[in-house]
Amino acid sequence: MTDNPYEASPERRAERLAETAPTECDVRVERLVTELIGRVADKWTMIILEVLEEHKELRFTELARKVEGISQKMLTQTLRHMERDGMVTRTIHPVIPPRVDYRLTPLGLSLGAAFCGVWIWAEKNLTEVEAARTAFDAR
Amino acid sequence: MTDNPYEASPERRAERLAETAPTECDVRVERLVTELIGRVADKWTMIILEVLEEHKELRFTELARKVEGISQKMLTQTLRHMERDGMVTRTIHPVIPPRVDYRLTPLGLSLGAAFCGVWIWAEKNLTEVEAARTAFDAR
DNA sequence: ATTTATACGCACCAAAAGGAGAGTGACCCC
DNA sequence: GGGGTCACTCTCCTTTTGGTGCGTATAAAT
Repeated sequence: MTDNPYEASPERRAERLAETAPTECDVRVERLVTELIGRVADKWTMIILEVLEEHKELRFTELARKVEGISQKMLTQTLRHMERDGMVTRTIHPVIPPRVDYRLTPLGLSLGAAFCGVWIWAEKNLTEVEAARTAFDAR
Repeated sequence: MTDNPYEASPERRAERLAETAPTECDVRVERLVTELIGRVADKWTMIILEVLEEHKELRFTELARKVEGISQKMLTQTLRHMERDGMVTRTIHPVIPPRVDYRLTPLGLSLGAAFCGVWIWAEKNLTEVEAARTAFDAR
């Protein structure tokens, strides 16, 4: 149970690898991981990931419709970031009017899988969180 | 493989439950889940979760030191949100100078576990993401 | 008497995120 | 020749986020 990776913090995991106190290198890696998570774990990225998981390939306006609530600007921006990070491929068809298709890379798919735990958690614990909130607010 | 919950989107999961097209209720739940994730999946929450997983119980300044980079304001704010959502308990010892202990609830622990997949993903795919970035920037 | 320590709350300000809407280029349809 | 389509980009504006520093209560230590 102590060896279940799902119950270990990154420090713990790093320690198991190094079997020493955290070195300078560990700290650097951890900082990078934290930064990566900060970039990757935003609302729109998660939702776009989900939508693209469901429909293998979508063009810009299709995505805009499916994501619901996202502005054009945010959609473009998020897709660019995802492309830069290697999560999606962007294929431009040189036709008129323009046509651009987005689809997940294997890396993007794997991130979607990693986030799935969080979605499931949210679904499962939604009512508990709401109960905690009303209890908290009742004071 | 198709039945692996880690590879299904929330729509898919909802569909399996309902066996129909998404109803009004499904949409409402999904919206709530999305909102919950938006609140819960921010940088500081994730990091505080990790730190509190490692050290069972910490007081305010201990947390401030361990989290590194967080401002007092953000620490207070994030902890309050986490408390409201039922992730942490806040026990005030009426002594002087004041002493307040924070520890994770079972709910908080379970969220930590849910996020662990993302941490592991980030650790594992860090170099691939960096490679994708430099490749992208090289144009 | 002054300093120190703790866990904040509050007020002010700077920076960043994000929305709305207009513009663009190239072609097809009427 | 005017309008429509698509995938944007650009500009302006508002909202949100987050940092800094000050204030506070209280007792022990110096």
